Amino acid sequence: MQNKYSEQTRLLVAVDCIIFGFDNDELKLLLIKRDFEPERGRWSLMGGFLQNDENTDQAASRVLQKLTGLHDVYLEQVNTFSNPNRDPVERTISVAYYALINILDHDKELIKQHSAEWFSLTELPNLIFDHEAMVQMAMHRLRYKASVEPIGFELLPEKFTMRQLQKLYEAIQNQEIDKRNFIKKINSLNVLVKLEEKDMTSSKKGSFLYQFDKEKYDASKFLLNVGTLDS
Amino acid sequence: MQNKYSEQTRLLVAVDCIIFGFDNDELKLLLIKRDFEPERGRWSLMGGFLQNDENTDQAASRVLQKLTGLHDVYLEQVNTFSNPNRDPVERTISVAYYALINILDHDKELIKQHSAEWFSLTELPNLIFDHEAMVQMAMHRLRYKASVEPIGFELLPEKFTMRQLQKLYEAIQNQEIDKRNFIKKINSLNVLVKLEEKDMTSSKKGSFLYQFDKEKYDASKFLLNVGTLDS
DNA sequence: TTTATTAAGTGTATTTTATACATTTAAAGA
DNA sequence: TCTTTAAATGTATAAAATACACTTAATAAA
Repeated sequence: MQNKYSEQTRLLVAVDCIIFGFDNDELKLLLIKRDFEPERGRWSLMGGFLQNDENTDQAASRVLQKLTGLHDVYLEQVNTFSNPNRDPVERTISVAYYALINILDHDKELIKQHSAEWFSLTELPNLIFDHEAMVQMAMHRLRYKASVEPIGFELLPEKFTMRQLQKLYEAIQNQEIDKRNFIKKINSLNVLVKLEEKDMTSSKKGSFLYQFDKEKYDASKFLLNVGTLDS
Repeated sequence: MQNKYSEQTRLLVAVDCIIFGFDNDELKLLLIKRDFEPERGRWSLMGGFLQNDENTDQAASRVLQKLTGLHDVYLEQVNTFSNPNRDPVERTISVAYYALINILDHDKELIKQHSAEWFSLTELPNLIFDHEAMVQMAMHRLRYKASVEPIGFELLPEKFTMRQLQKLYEAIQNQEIDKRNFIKKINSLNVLVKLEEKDMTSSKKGSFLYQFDKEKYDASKFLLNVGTLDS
């Protein structure tokens, strides 16, 4: 930082949140319909300006809570976007974060207030500014992260079936996985506890529910390199 | 971004560069000794404020060129640091980038002007502000990147020996690699061209020099998962 | 000219991990 | 009791990672 502080331009700094949820075997994004200028009426990521007493992690957390009512959510910084004209009103740089939430947990009332909606990743509307680039990058980071840590569980309810977990990974990696190989791999990670309980909604036979073993889960660092193919 | 623009605080935005070089079988960082306030006389990353007509990628590139004289350098955004008190003079958020340069290429004169020096990663001095956290994060990213793309070549001279390449990877991963397995792996990637020429400085026998095949190199996406152990 | 020294160069066997693939089972509903 | 549906399960093959030690080329010293 070679130049004197006093001569420099000050800028607006914002955060934007790419909010991932998983529902109906699909990855989804929570988007808001802007009821304010600029770009009123168009779809965008939820965002907010950085405040004086917080860092961007905290800002992202606050913004997320404002929309979903949730705290202690998994959040990870993705990238900072800074093209001079990315915001037409005034130069604003934005730090993008992605969040993973259990789609059933959020506060429906708040969502309604913000005219927010869940969109399937495969059917996203056009987004304002550079928000589509943000989503792209978040998706890449999520893919990477899910291959290195058992991050995916953040997106599932507390109890879930093997098939749900598999579908989640399939959605994240955007490829089909053989179910026998998947189960083999997951079991070798030793982060799941099989419950007595069954989920009876998906089939007549019912399928066993699992929880993750919090301690092992937190400790684990793994490479989930689930291959191609088959059902 | 729900709040009106006009009510928001504007902030200083800077970039800081973690500049990696490779020399003498070691990874090194180029640091500057500050001859300006605050923290005059202490070691820090090279940085600079974001200007009106550039994005942070361009700012990092400019800052890097100012210190090294180099352009078209490999640069990658690492993370944005934003704690309210990270800069004691005035709130400044900083976007950290890491750069990979061939340590022989830089402009010695410019380095001298900035009182900059190369430090072995294992013997870094204390750094100002949150610069040590920046270095840590850059190191992690470099490790990851090097395992996924043949990024390491950016740090070597145009012609290099297998052993140099191996030492580079050992420095990045901070672990020893078996040389036979390493060569096997590298050859399977098919990004190198073996030259007739030998480097005679390292041994009596001399060792063959290699170049990378630019096209194959650019095209390749690989997982270099070089194991543990041995000489 | 012989011998010693030094790092370069090379190949194989073993283990681990990833992949491909099909049948049986449990429960409900007809 | 028969049909339907998704759940559950195991093995053989292929690919990748790992462990490991001797020979070679050149120079320098005796």
